[in-house]
Amino acid sequence: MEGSAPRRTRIQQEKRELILEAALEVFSTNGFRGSTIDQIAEAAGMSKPNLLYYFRRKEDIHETLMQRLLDTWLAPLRELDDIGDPLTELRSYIRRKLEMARDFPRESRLFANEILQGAPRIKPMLEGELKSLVDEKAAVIKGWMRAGKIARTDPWHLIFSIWATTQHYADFDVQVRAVLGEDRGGDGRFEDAARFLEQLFLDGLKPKG
Amino acid sequence: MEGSAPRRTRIQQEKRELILEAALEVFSTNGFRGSTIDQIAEAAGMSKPNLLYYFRRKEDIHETLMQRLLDTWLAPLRELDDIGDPLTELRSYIRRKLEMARDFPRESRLFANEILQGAPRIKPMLEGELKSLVDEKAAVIKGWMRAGKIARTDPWHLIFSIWATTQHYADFDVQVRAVLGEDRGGDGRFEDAARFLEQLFLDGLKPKG
DNA sequence: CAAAATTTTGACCGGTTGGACAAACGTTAG
DNA sequence: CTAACGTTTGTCCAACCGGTCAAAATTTTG
Repeated sequence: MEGSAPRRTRIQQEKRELILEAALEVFSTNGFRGSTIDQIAEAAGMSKPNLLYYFRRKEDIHETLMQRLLDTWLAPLRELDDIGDPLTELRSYIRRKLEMARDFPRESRLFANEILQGAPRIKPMLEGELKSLVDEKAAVIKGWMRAGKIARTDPWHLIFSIWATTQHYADFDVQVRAVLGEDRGGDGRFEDAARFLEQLFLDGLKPKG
Repeated sequence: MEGSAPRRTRIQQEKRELILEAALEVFSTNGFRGSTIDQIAEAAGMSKPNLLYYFRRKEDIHETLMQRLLDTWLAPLRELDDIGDPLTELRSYIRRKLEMARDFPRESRLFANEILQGAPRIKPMLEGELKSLVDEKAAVIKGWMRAGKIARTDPWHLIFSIWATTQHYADFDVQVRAVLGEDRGGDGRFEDAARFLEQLFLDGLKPKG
């Protein structure tokens, strides 16, 4: 026996992965209700009944996807640690989050879609697991403030602002590219963003001197 | 003659307003494809065929809503002006944007939904009107930097970061409230956010001295 | 009031969607 | 070979959805 997970053959493992990959693509661009099983099946290269053999219901796919997502999505925050220089620690958190926006934009959009629509499927997780994690890290940050290592401010809103600014480059990618135009909207935009965010979070906008 | 707008009776004016208000509610929480005409009709207190008498197609409602939205949505940025102190000017831009997130969260979410899904209906506007406006304001900001009034950084990404941090409180409201909990997630959260953002954008996180 | 114009409704339609199901197909072990 | 098991597919269905239409109800106008 290996826990309560249903026993699965090799083919089931592979096909389920295939479906989840396809579903991530479809759900993240069309939202849950905006996506059809047919779309996902086609993207996964199989027929609809075949897909339904691996996931009985559309919701099951979404739920599985969401559960996996949350682990990787919160990993950077989990890594935020009390060892090392606070400013460096925060800087690398911001960098990691920005890299995730660059490398996993579909995951970011899937998450954004869910939250935008009121988080009907993950609200308990937000109020439980997520809140605990953030509270814990907020305490760490507060310690840094008390020690005079970083400026005193609201740790929760600080975390929000890091989430907002970094995920913006995944969720609002179309707008970012449109506004930057062809010349500046290329691959370099993430490096520009990284430079800007580093400066913003460290020094703000007041002129030096 | 009053332009090319179709002539409308008093009832048409009122009912169209009613429908748009209902549609804003429905579209902003379910997205375009996730919303049905029946839902909007019910929210507006009328039958589906009756609604379709005022707007021939579902898309027409969304289009009308989007056109109105964009004007008010970009108003704060349009007001960003070269007169007055740059830091004050930016501070009040941030404040205005945050107030909009507080007072018009549905509009923010409607917009976010559209962008998230690739902005299929407003991409031309983003590449045209929006880009022009942002470029124009970026030039203003660049002037401030050259004059030594604010720190040198990337004006475009600065604008993005203001959008991201303020709209976050509308688009991710469920998450913000869940993480802050019952005690801190009340009405005061916008004032906390305003204080935090002011400090972030002006001074960053480096400790004083 | 009565005619004309506008508004509202019930019934209906074709297409789509999530999902069920049994039959067919393939694979593997004895 | 063949029985057992896992996989795939074609067909079908009921619910839903966007939209039409003609007729009824209401309001406006002369």
